Amino acid sequence: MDSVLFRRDLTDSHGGAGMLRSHYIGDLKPGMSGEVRIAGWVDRVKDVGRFRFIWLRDRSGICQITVERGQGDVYDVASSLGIHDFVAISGTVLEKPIAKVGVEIKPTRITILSKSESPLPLDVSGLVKSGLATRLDWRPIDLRDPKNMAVLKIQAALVRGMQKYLDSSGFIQVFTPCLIGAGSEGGAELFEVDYFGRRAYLRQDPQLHRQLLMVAGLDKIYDLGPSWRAEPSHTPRHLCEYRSCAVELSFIEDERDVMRVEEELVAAGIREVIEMCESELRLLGVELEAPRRPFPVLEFPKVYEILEDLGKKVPWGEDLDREAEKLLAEYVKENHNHDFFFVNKFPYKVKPFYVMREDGTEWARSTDLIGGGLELSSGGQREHRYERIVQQIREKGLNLEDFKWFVEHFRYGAPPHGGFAIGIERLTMVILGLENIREATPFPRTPERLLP
RNA sequence: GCCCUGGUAGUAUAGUCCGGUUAGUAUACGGGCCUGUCGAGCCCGUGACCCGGGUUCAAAUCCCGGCCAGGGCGCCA
Repeated sequence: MDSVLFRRDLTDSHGGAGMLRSHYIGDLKPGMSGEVRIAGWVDRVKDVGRFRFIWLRDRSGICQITVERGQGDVYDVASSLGIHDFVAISGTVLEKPIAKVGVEIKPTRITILSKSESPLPLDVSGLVKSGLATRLDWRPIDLRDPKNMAVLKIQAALVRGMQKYLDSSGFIQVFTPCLIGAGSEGGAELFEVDYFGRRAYLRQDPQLHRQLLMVAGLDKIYDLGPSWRAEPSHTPRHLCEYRSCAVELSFIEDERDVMRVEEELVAAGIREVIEMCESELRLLGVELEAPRRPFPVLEFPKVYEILEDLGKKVPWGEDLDREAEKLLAEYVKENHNHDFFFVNKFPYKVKPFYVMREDGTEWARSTDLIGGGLELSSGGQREHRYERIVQQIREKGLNLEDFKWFVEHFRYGAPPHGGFAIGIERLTMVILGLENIREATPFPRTPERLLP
């Protein structure tokens, strides 16, 4: 199946009068009767002998327009076309197996609606790949490349699949605030905003507000939205602004209920991509498989032993570093043949105050999802008992006053609950094997880049 | 926040160590040839040393600062 949703949801069947086109280019089939009208960007022009070939592209595909010398005005207009001009064309669809692009159009009229200057400021031939910086400076043109656009189409399907799963499983979509009055953990890495003369911040995670909605009794929710990190990270896997699919659910037995939802969510997103984005995946040369469930789970303190066997010494009670993360991913791939896995029972001392501690131990019911060797989410069971939360805030050396707005609500009956937030761009990056997360978002925000 | 590497035509690069010819190549772009191109091919042409300061007879090249880019670590999604 081709990527129907990307076309038919907008097919111009609703009239046509006044619309520039009667068809998406990708929907053209040999043998279509009568005249079709298409519009798009000139992808390529080539003169050979008495022919002038023009490739026309819209988001659905590419077709070839062939004009012969002697076609009068049409040939003249065709001769003046340049790369990336935006044009509307009327013509008939011919069956020409000789045209590798697919179908061929014999035009009766060509109208130039917008000329493109040339040469373009980045490579569009595909022969001399422009650097990422140049591409991002000229992102709208960069995204005209079907491969680059495919990433965004796939991401849309991924999120849609996840939403379908959540909606059909009784999760309620909510929108929690992006502007907050205080961080979730003290917050050195928050962007500050002037809020009518008061200090406000862009959220780094919708975490605490989701928990308050559990206190409210919404029971199962998700929040799809942006988060910001003011960390000046220069890596291929960090953005200062990213989106997450943040899920929270109550009435759980323990953190394992959370992990079950999370792995189903990821699998559902990937299944949607496989089903709906066959041509986009082919374009990117990605062979995607729905991950087997359940995902493998590694638990602390066993993780230390595994790492030591792999020749990596992580001191007892310490967090995983980047190398450890990658080693564990290799270990899981080798022993479980899986690209995704959970790490559970992180040391309590390296996790924030709101996590639930496993009774009488130094471990927390705190889980990370790792995919493709990269941390995709953090989550687990949260502490829902008022006294414990207060105690843990003290243990972490935080100022209780700063968290009163959150904690006080737990004095009036809170259900056991847990959740997680999956980074959308990171998940996209991992399933497509992208080298840089900036390719997984149309207009990335990094420490130096704020435009376009 | 720390560390490493880089910035040369529209794009992507060679040249930089070891200062000194007309700054080379590919691609894009413009012109020409070619009776079906599809990374077509062939010929001709236009076009560049990030910014500021310093050293020197002389700087793309060496030194300092800035800005930007890519990456590693930290932190995280």
